[in-house]
Amino acid sequence: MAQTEAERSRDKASLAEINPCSACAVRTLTVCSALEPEELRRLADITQTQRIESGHTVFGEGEPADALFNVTSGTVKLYKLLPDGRRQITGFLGAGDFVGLALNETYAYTAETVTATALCRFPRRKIEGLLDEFPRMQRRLFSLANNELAAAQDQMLLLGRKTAKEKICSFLLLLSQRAGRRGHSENPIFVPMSRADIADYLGLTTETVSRTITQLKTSGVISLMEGNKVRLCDLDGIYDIAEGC
Amino acid sequence: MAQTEAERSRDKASLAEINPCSACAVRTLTVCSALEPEELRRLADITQTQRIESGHTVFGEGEPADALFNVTSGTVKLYKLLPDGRRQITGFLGAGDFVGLALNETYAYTAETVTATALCRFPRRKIEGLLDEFPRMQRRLFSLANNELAAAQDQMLLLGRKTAKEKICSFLLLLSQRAGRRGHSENPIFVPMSRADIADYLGLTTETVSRTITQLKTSGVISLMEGNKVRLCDLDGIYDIAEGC
DNA sequence: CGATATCTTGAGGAATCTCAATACTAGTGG
DNA sequence: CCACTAGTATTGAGATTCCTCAAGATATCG
Repeated sequence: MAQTEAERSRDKASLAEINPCSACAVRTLTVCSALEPEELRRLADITQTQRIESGHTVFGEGEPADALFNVTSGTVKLYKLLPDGRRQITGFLGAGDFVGLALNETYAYTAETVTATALCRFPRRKIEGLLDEFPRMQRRLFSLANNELAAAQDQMLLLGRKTAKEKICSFLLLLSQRAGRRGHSENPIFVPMSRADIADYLGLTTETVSRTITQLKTSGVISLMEGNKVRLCDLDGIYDIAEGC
Repeated sequence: MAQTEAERSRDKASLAEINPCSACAVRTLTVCSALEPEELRRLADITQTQRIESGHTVFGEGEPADALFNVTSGTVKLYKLLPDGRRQITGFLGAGDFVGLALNETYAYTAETVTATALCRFPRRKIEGLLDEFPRMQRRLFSLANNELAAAQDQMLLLGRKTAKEKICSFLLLLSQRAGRRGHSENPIFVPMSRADIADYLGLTTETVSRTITQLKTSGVISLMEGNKVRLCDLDGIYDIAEGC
């Protein structure tokens, strides 16, 4: 029995060694879903895995774009800076998300870890070769790019036209929906990012984020819990606020 | 002589009839560049051309996404609305631009003409078939989606972190660069959109757009000309303002 | 040339920002 | 285990940008 388990464990480990991608926990979420075993094997051949502590840079804006990444755990933020230091976070990425779309010669933004993060790293040249070889992969990546684009358009509406309260509620709903998609808790949601990060994502200041959260807390639609968790007490109310109803 | 010209004209017309795409003036700008004659012919087979007057809707947010479009002349705006009517324009498209990226079941935004516009219409099912058949086309479309994504990220930085003056200057530079790419005048630039459209693109009000333009005019960095043209008198100055220097 | 829409300008107000002080939290070392 | 520190979050007061409302000027179109 103990032996069986040890064997099973060894088999899994050796399988992972031969093809870590086939044992990947987030495969269904990402570009790697819908790949055939052969494609997956080829992808595994070019994949390097990487662990990064929180608060570290994965790559910087303007650096040569040598690689793409897939987040397998943790949270990463992407941001652009103005010369005087004003910052706009263009997205938070979690397990299954792809980093490096907008494949250009240089990275158009900085990627920095919000929590400890595990990544798969794909050298760019090699993955471009695979894309030519496997249209299915390209198709999948194109589809991801389209989703990103739709999300970016939603974010433009938020940044250009929503009030602080609407922005915060939209943000909480986004986190909730994404947690659901990953099989995590949708309702007490885990919010790993700082007020400053939230502010730079929503086009606000930390003070306004803090005040608005206090206001939502006071009016009873959310409550703050231990460990950076937020309970969405009145989901319908939050939804109405987010949409400006 | 007159005969020769008539002949030439007739030949061109008949060529266009056989394969309008190969005679297309904006082909080099768009997804249709880098296609082989065979691919171009197949694309032409599924293409319908369409002319729309200014101020008309090409498609509406939420409608089934039956087709993609390529703008061949004129300007189109894409926008999303909040329930109370607040509007965010997510992009202005011109000759060579592709409409309908973010290929989902329904359109995520409304597309409306700003000026009289000519479009190529590609039924969605048919173009999806072509994409499977011709990886080159898919590659090209993927690359366009990536450019859009990079532009969307720039726009998020603008909406979230730039002042009204910086927004207007960024917008003028964007128009200038795009005009240049299309072989139009980069310096007295043609600005076909209304103040309200500019406002909804930049996350401002018409009044603020108007005031800011007046201010730029008064300080001598731009001047307004006949026919909705704007001269960028101090290009370096405009660039510095746009980047917040 | 009149009607209508668009643009500009003004005055006052509101949302959000800035600056500043205080409270909280988590990690560190005694 | 507690005190200390550094970072982060909250709260307050005042300033500022931009918005709202309103009126007048200009442009557009039949």
